[in-house]
Amino acid sequence: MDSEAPTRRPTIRDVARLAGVSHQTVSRYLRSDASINDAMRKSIRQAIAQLDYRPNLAARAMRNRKTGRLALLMPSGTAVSSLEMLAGATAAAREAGYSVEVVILGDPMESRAQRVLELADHGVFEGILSLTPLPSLPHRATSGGTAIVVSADYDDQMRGIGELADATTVGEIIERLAEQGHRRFLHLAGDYAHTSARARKQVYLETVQRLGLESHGVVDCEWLAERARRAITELPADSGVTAVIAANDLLATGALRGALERGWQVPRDLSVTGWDDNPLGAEMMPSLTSVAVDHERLGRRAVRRLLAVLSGEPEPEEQDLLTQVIWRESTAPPNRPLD
Amino acid sequence: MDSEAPTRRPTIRDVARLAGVSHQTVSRYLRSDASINDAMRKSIRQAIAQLDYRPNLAARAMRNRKTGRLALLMPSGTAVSSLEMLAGATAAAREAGYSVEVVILGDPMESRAQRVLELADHGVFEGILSLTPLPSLPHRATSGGTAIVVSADYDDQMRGIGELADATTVGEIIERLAEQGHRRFLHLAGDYAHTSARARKQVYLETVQRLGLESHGVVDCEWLAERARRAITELPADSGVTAVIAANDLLATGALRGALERGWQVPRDLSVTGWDDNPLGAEMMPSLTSVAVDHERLGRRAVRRLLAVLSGEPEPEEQDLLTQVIWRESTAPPNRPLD
DNA sequence: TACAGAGAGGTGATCGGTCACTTGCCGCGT
DNA sequence: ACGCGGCAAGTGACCGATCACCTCTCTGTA
Repeated sequence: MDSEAPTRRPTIRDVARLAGVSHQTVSRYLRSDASINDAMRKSIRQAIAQLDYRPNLAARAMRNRKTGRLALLMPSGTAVSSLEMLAGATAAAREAGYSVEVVILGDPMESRAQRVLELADHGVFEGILSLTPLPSLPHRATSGGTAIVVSADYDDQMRGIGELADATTVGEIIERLAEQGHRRFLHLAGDYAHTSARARKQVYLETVQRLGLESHGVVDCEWLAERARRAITELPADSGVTAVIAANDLLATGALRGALERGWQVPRDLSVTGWDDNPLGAEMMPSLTSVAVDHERLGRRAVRRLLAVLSGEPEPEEQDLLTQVIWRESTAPPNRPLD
Repeated sequence: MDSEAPTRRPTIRDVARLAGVSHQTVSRYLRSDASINDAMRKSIRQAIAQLDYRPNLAARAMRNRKTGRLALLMPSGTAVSSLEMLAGATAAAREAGYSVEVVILGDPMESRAQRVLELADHGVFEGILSLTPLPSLPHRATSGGTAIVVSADYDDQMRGIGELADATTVGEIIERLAEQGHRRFLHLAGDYAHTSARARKQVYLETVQRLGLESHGVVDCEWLAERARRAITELPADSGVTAVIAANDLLATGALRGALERGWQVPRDLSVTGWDDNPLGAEMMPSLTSVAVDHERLGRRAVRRLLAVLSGEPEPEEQDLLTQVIWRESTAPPNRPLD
């Protein structure tokens, strides 16, 4: 034989010998093939326990041409909620018997699609789930036998937009504020390269129109707090705006700062809403009304979509809302006379 | 090129046949064995390109008994900086030819070690890197041939403490504030279950003593902003505290709120510092002095340690500081008379 | 001329499972 | 008695790489 140092793990044949059966029978046992005698089943089980046998997944993968591995592509920037999505995704994959490998994609957009096709051709992964947009790649594709699902529901900041579904929450916010008496709004938009920014802007405009309200306008802030601050400080004194819908908490915070600089009190003189439910927002003065997103379930959902594609089933249509408005101090009925 | 359905991928032997050599020569070529004639090398290269051949990693893994896979264990909670660490870790692993699989560990501490040993016995992973503490598991271990490195430098909130090294930044903060004239401090501590909370408290106490300053005390806030707020509102009027060192940005925000409720202005009446450099902190009013940690490099470093263990080398001793204080509006020389 | 030694390349075994096919046994209908 | 079908279990090939070992050729030296 060979040197004893690395104690070779027992194989299916070792188990078979000990149990007094053929290796094939052990294989059948492992794959829980029904046609095995109970007595045999028992002795195999004992042999396995005695040898502390564990199947060699590499060998199995080779023969089966199945790796049980999924690749999960994530954007490189800091996205607060990514870990939650990751947790949801790995949990869902795990439950389905897959393991998840994380690949962080760098910034140059062009090289991304390239890298993805490499990964696909690589052949190691049965499926690839991208949580970040991939230009020039369809929503759902297959390359060299590997399924690729681009979950365009999420952009680089991990803000979900599920077919615009969750951006509808913007509508919910505006409706509530309108009920409280707000009539004239301002939207601080994010970077339009992000689907979520576009979606929120769109729903903002639609809702204002649908409810017969007024919009002072939309300011392109590109996720920059400074822009949001200036948008407020440069607001004409007679603009009549009483509520600001910011595309995320950072812009909302900038807006708060702008208001304070003008001597306005929030929410008395201006209501402000954010998005993301940043933990700090809950403690700020005033605390920030925001939108909490259930990223864990978004992650699960994305994996389920990929698994559906893998098994050839139609993609599940789950559209329950995973967002929730958290009302806090930064919003209230308008007190400033509408003059 | 290929069009029919399951087009079996070309193997090393297909390449060999096309190039007119033996399969072994191709294998040598793939492993860049030196002893190959240039002419052959060229025809093999051509054959590979023509067939679009790609080595089957499962087969290679089986023969080599090497999987090239590492497991990365992460805590389940939301940790803002985790994705950066993950990015650093995957990048470092990738550069060394490994792929990284993410495993999210649930909360029950007891079951964690259990799960880890399962993963190790599983045999799929060559190494396991835990970014979360594992009770009853040594800092560095080996089980069934798989190396396990517990990077206890990071706790469940992903706050680095590298042998307390980065907590020394607390000392840096206090020194600077002392230079500005602060004499009496207060520390708002996090949950002591977290190494980082303990480390920051310890360095706080040491530094105050070392510099001959005064501490009004340490308040156990357990990462709860409400506790931090109350710590400030309940501060005796004559406490003489002019600077608050909070263990993270959330506690710092709570402290700010407490100060405002008392009618104190920050930083005129009280200086406050945080930790984590939450993006919102930079935009708050006042903006928050905080500590930025280079999580990306922390991730790389952790993987390097694991790889060192795998290859039997001594662990590298890298101790350059990966933290940096970001001074903002919430800190300034004390203006309140010390009376 | 003979022979050793190095370098290039080939042959077959092997890793640890699963698949395809075969064998042995039993029961049942004719 | 015979044949057939169904079920449990065994035999050997196979997945696609790499390793160990062998062969052949060329060169240099005694």
